[in-house]
Amino acid sequence: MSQELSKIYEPQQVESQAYKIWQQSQAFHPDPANSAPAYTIVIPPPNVTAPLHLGHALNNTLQDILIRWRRMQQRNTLWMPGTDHAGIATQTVVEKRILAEEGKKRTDFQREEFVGRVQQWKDEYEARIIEQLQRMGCSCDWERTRFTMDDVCAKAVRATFFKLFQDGLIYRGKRLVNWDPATQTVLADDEVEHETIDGHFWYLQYPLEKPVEYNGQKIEHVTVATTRPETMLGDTAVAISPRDPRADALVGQNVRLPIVDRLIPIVADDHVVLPDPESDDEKAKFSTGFLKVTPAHDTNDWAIGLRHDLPVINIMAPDGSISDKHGWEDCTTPEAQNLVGMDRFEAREAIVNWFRNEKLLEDVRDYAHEVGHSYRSHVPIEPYLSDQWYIAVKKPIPHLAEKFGSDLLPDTDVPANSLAGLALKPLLDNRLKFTPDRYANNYQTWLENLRDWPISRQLWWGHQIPVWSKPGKHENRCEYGTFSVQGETDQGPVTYACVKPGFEELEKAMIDEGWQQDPDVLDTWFSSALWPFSTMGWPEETPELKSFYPGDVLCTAREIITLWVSRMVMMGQYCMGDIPFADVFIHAMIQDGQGRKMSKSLGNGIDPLVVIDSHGCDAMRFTLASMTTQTQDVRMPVEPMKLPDGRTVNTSPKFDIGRNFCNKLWNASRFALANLADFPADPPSLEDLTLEDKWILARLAATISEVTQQLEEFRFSDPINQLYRFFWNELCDWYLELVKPRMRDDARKPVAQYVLAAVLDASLRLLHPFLPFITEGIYQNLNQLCPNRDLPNLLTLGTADCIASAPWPAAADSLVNPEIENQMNLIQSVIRLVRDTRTRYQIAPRQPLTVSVKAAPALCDLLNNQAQLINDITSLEAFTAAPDTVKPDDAAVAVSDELEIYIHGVIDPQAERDRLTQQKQDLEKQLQSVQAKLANENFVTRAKPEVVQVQRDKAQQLQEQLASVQNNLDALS
RNA sequence: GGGCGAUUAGCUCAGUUGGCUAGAGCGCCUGCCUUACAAGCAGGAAGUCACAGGUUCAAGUCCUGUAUCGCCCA
Repeated sequence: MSQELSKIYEPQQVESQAYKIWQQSQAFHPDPANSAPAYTIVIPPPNVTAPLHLGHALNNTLQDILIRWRRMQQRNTLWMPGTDHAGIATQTVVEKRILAEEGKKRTDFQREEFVGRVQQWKDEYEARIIEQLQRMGCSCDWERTRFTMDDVCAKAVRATFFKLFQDGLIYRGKRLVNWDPATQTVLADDEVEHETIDGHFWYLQYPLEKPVEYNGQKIEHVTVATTRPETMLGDTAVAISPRDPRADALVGQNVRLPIVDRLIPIVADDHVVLPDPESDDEKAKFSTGFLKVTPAHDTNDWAIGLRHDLPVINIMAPDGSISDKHGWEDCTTPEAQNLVGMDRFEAREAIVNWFRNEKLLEDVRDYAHEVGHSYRSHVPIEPYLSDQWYIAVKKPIPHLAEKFGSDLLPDTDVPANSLAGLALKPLLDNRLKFTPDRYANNYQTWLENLRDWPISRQLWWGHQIPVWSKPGKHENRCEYGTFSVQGETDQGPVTYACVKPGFEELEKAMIDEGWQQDPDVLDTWFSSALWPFSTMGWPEETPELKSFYPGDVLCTAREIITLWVSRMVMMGQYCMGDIPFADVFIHAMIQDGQGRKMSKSLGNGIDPLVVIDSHGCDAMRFTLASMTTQTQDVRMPVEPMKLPDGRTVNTSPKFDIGRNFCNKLWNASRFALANLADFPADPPSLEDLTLEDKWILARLAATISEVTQQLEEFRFSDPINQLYRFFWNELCDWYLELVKPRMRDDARKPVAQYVLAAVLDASLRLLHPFLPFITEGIYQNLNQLCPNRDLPNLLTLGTADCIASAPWPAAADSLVNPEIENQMNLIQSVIRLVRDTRTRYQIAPRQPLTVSVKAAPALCDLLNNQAQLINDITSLEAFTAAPDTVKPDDAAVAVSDELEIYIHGVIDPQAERDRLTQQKQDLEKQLQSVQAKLANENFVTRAKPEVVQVQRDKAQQLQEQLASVQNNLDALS
């Protein structure tokens, strides 16, 4: 580290040098054999889709704070880094790029070739992300970096899949899935985003096969209301509520479906809402009493179809266009044929027009409703009938009953030994804790209402499903590493065989025998769920697993609770027999100044690297940590900034706060180091510490215990703000100023040097988890100048080559000293009163003044003892304190609650009168409010005695102060 | 529709079991280049704690309701 310290803090140089020191020290690479208690965090692996944004900067800063703090506490600390392949997201961005740059579609490539292209993208972004994390100061164990699709993680995926398959928890099911027609894949429930859409209800008339009589009137048609008219092509019934008075006349009749000419029955079903135009219930308000039933294209209709054994007619191709090739066999009319090939929204329009032209469109009403959209492609989700692999989440797992129990968890249908139960139980048992704890509700509710998890995705980028199938019934070959089940397809019986990892030869042989591997890949969350142990080499019994699993904390954002946290707990329990972490810390989401999400489309995002380049990494971390309170959103005003290269980018004035603090830290340290040049090798006698020495040590001791306690509670804003106040407002504003005269006095210098060095060192250590770079830079200098900074019998810090592995300051409660703090407060108030008077009368800061004080004898002793200190810092030529001081005629007076202070030679009677009159009014107002309280019988008898006493003391003090002010006023007139 | 959060100074936010004359940073005003720091120093002004009820000796804090904004889940 450079000995030459610049006048302003220049982060670039310090940052790169500090990171080199850390990498050389191997401080981030724990040895599993180390006997110290372990502390483990696994990184929420960033997607390789895109570079990191400010949310990542926040997330990783908080993890690094925890990690660095625990490392300094000498825990055997592992922060496991890595990235996530993010199946659908990454495939989509790569497809888009190839289309834009080469005009080619995915299907223009062979699968392997395309995957190779995605792999290139991944390599590029993985490298960028890791570099970004390092620039953010993250102290991850880079030698253990993993990727969710690397060989180690892939093996864990295969092993887990096999285990689930063998336990009968994976099955093939035909279901309505959330289908994304744009990316042509199925999505899990939580990958669907609900948005409010201003749509319509179209009222379509379906003619009855035979008119019926009802209440003397002839009914010739029924009217159904729908928001998705195109699905009518797949209608297989019309439902009516059994409580509808028309039901008796209509149930059992047939309707002739327009366009298609299909005869479909009218059935009675409780799902149908009775019409009521006056109702507040939207459904009743818009209902006609008749519901078109399309089992293949609506989840509610699917259920109705099951109840009434209705045919299921799929009228769409996977791309969302109308098709007669996917299960629609009666597409025979010219009108219907016309629609084939149209996109679903085109078809919607065409069908509405058709009904309008045929005078069968009864009405169109505006209707705002929630529509599910793909979280990835953002197109509306289509409920779509398809074959998928599922994981049974509520099915009991017999061989886990002994360990986890088999009862239903209280008030749920979740068995303790089902996957959902494995995840839920630790929360109920208080072994898994959320901070803030309100998020536990999300987790609990989600697990209680969990449906089976569809895990297959129609993608090329991901872990290909390790199931091979062959038509017909075939033997199980467990002993060779497969486990198979019999299935049934439209083409007849089939055998599905899952192959264990490590049996590549067998896989080849099976392919030769005509087995085919399932072309689909696993949901990305499947591999993410294994992350806390796949990264450590499971299913091998590695030393890492032994030392570092279970981990300690997961630090993430709230939208991840259901997607990821729950599944990690589930799989941790299932594979490892224990939860992957005991604490889940959920941090806020960063919004812009107007409370909007930061997003690419709004252009309101802030690039962390821009902040690091312009303000320094520590400045960014300071600001992010100080914003991290218990709230769920934080706002960061966004402002444009012009870069030297001419580009305009986003930044935020909030980062100035961090930059300013770093600059202050830098300059205070520069001052300290300049004064430590001749640091004595042996500590001087510390018998005669001065008032300010004892005071700053007392404040340091309080800061150590508060900051440590707050970190234990996952508080980030509190400790950094506490440190800010300690360092700036106490150490810099007071201690450094008070110690300056001693630094010029050889006799008094060594003690001051030792105290200063020790306090600075301890401050750097407390700040290090938040501001790793600058503290390392200063610490290196400190180490060179004064290798041993312990204060014998007072403060033992210990030594280390770099601050990253230096011991965290131990509690120093013996230094806490309220008496000293009171004395210091008194000195400070005298100094402030003098300064205040100077400003008020516009006396130059350096003009020497004479000051006298009238106060109680004990206070006078203290003040006279510290007269030199007061003189030095307020440029006085004379200072005296005595109980019987008399105010000189030409003096300005200031009255505090403990003393009167006279600043000689300042004459402005009118200003004095005005000020004292104002003070008198303030005091009277306060006194009134206190006296009102004391006059209240109820307050005196019912409030706690100590609270009453405080008010009594206050009244007394106010009265005395008021009298002083009055006396001085009287003397003026 | 269910759940959660926010509403405190011009702006961004603290305010932990009720005891407050409601704090901080930025911004604003005044004076200072005081040999660590002008990204600084010393002072200062600025708030009906969203609204309406209630509990209590005492409410920014607890309860009920309303409004606005936002998030998560279906």
